[in-house]
Amino acid sequence: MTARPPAKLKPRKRPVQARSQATIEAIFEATIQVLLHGGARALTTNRIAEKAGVSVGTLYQYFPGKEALLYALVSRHLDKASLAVERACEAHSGSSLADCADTFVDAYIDAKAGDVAVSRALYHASTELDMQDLGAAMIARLHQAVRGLLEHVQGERFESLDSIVFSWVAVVTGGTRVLFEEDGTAERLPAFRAQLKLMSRAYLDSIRTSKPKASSTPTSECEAAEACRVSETEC
Amino acid sequence: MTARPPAKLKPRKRPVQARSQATIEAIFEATIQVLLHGGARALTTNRIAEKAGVSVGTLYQYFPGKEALLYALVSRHLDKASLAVERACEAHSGSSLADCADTFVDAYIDAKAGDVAVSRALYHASTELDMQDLGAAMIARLHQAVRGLLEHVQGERFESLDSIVFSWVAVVTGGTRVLFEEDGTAERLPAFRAQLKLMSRAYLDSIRTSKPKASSTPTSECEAAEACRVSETEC
Amino acid sequence: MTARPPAKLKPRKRPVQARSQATIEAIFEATIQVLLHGGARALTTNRIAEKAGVSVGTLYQYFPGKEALLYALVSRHLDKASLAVERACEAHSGSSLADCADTFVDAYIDAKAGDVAVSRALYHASTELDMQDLGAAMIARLHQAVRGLLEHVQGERFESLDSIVFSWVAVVTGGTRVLFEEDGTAERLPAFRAQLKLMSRAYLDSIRTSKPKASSTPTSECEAAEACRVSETEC
Amino acid sequence: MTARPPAKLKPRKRPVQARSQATIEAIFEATIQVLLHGGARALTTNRIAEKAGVSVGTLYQYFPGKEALLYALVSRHLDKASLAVERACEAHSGSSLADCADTFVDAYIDAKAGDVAVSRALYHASTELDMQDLGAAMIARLHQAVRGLLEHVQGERFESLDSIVFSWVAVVTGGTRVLFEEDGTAERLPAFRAQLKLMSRAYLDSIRTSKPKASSTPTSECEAAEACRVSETEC
DNA sequence: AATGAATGAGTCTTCATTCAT
DNA sequence: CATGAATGAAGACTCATTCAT
Repeated sequence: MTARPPAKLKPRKRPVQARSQATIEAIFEATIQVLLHGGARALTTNRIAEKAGVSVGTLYQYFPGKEALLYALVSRHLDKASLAVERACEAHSGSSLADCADTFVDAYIDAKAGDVAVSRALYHASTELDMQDLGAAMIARLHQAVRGLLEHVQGERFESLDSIVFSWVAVVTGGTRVLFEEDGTAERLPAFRAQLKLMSRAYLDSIRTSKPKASSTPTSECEAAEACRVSETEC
Repeated sequence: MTARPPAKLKPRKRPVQARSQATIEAIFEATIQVLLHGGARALTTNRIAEKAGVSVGTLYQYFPGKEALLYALVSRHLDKASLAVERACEAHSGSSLADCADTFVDAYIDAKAGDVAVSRALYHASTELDMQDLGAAMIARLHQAVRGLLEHVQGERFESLDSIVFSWVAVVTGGTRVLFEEDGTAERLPAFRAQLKLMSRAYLDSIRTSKPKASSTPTSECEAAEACRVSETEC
Repeated sequence: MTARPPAKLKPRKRPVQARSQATIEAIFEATIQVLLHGGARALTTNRIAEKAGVSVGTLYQYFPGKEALLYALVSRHLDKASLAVERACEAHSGSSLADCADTFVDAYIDAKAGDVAVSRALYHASTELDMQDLGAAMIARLHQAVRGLLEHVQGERFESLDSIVFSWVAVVTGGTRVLFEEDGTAERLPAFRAQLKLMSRAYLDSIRTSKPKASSTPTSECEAAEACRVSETEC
Repeated sequence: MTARPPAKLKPRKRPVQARSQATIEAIFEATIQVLLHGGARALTTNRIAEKAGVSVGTLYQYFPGKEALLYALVSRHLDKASLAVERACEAHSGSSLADCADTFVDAYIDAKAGDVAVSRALYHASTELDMQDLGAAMIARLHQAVRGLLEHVQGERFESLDSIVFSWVAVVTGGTRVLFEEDGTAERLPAFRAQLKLMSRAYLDSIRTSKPKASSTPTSECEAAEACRVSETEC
């Protein structure tokens, strides 16, 4: 379920011909390059066209405006990432809880880690625009995928799945974003990934309704259980 | 440890007189209002001045430029939030693990929840600028505070505290940001807060080195333990 | 040897097409008109563009800024004048001393007299800017040309040619400038020209190392006397 | 005969009190300092006031505007220089032709050389303003003084004195200005001064109506030769 | 008299967008 | 279809000048 381009952001032409497709690709690539090199401030249509080796006029032949171009670009990126996560989630449907936790964490980080710089650049650029719907659409797809994942965890059930899904996705995506904005992203990435898995496992484990092994221990008055109550109260 | 304004972002005048102080406050307030109403695109110095009821010239008497104004504003906000978290962490030094987890989560969310709209607006506005040092400074303060908190958790010790602190802070701040960017922040906030606490407790509990009660159970080969090994391998 | 535009003063576009060339010419002409009409105070980019019949944007497409425009304009003018003087000096290489004196004086005054008003206007305008290198470059060219002239005066030699060249050039250019700044330039020009020739002849004659004829002829038919007649004729 | 301040350029207050006089002096000095330090671009009333240690308001208490301030300052400078030249010319009334030539050259250069930087700065600053009358007034005074000088040269008479005076003054003042605008003014000054004297002597000698000694003496100890020696000594 | 905060018209400059060629 | 010259509204910032305190 991809977001529908709101009115003025719809691309102008269908790239039927191969040449057109190549032009569009060049424009996309140029946009990223300019963004990477000079930041959002330097992102002008003229510069993009120049970098792409076409004239401004050509750019406007394919996109009704700068925003539409950015919209399409961001859309493509988010789409790719969303798809990757969806695939991974589907592939691991029915796995163990720990495996599911790892699956989402890995899939999301991998999807984003491919081009940290580009992600960050696009994020900054999109800030100026009105593309919250795009972000929302991606979040929605992630929710859907994660919900599917958790619904089929081997032998587990979760209550108030909505909150769980929302929070987990928020934490994974938000945490990753913080990591990517930080200096030294590359060095920190492995440790962060590991901790995020630990956290996800511990979290999901602590909130599962059925507790096969834990039930054998009388120490069920663990921190997690207490926390559960808190949660129920507050929700 | 606040970040030092880098050269061109230093305020111009010391507001010695009461009138000046009021003017500056009006400018700050107007900036927020404009940001809230029209977004980053509409944030022009002329509009700010008009909303503040002063002339542009006055604005430029106190700030060398638009960026400096935003810098000061963001700085103030982050400062306030950082301080709140620091205070809370110090106040709960020596508490139980669960209490510590809750402390940070509550402190951070409360610090931000006070003015969600403002936070979001400022965040978007600051994107255009070069204020990564400000964000970094705040992150550093949070790290410091959280590290202090975890070092004095009653009867617990953590290894590789660096990664833990970084990851936890990233997850809490990033997750909160995602929540605040979403539509329907208000409705989701209570559930998210609860889940975040659960997650934090479960996470910290699962990675603590000493496990007083858990040691009594032979079922210590829990998920968390396994996760620990994973963490050690991957780091 | 023209001065190289220092970084920010380099023109932006090469006027490849005829239309562009015409536009640039219009901008130059408009600049001069505005300068002539309103002085340096009235010289704003908007006014120039308006007078040129183009939009400001167009102006900025060819010049990176107001200073660059002025730089190019002044450069062009000085270039033309320098070239005229150089040509004249070369054409009279090997002439008599009196002829050489007249040559430089005439060449310089003629080069400047063509558009007194423009020269004055440009001079005033350039004052605000950092174009000392342009002036220096022209002076250097004049020095070179005059030195060549004096080195090949028929049957004469000069010592400490450096000081002589510098002083003579300074006096001719400076004196002419004073004349052009004065009210009633036109009426005064012929007399000034004659006196400047007299002065130059007398000066060069008095400092030549070899004095072939002066010693042999007791008659007063010296250069000065001849020059006097010239002066009387021209006045 | 000093130029009368045209309307809006008249100083506002009579500096009757000593304190006022000191304030004005401070403002003048500050103006020069700012001009020297930052050029005409940096010359703002606020900066002047700050440098002078007074408030802008005070500045406007003594001068009706920025132009008036500059006008007064330039006026003072030109006045001083004019006076110096007038005194020197009067003192040498009745001297020999060579002495008269030297007198004016030395007097003018000395008057300007005292503060080359200030002269240059003031000249640049005055360009923006409408102070041609000031310059004209000074020129007029110089003309008057030089005319008096030449009218009483021992045993000489000049015809068409107007043109002679105008040209000689133009050449001396203009040449000196060129020298002062050049880099390396200081090093070039002595040689230039000597050459300017040589030129002036040769010029005046060549145009004198009566030539008493030149015909009677076959020796080459003409004025020019003497001047040559001077030049060699001074260089 | 002195102060200095406030003013606001006026500058330079940018950049998304159009359209004649 | 492509081009790129032209557009002009809009924004950041300056600075001479005023006036309430």
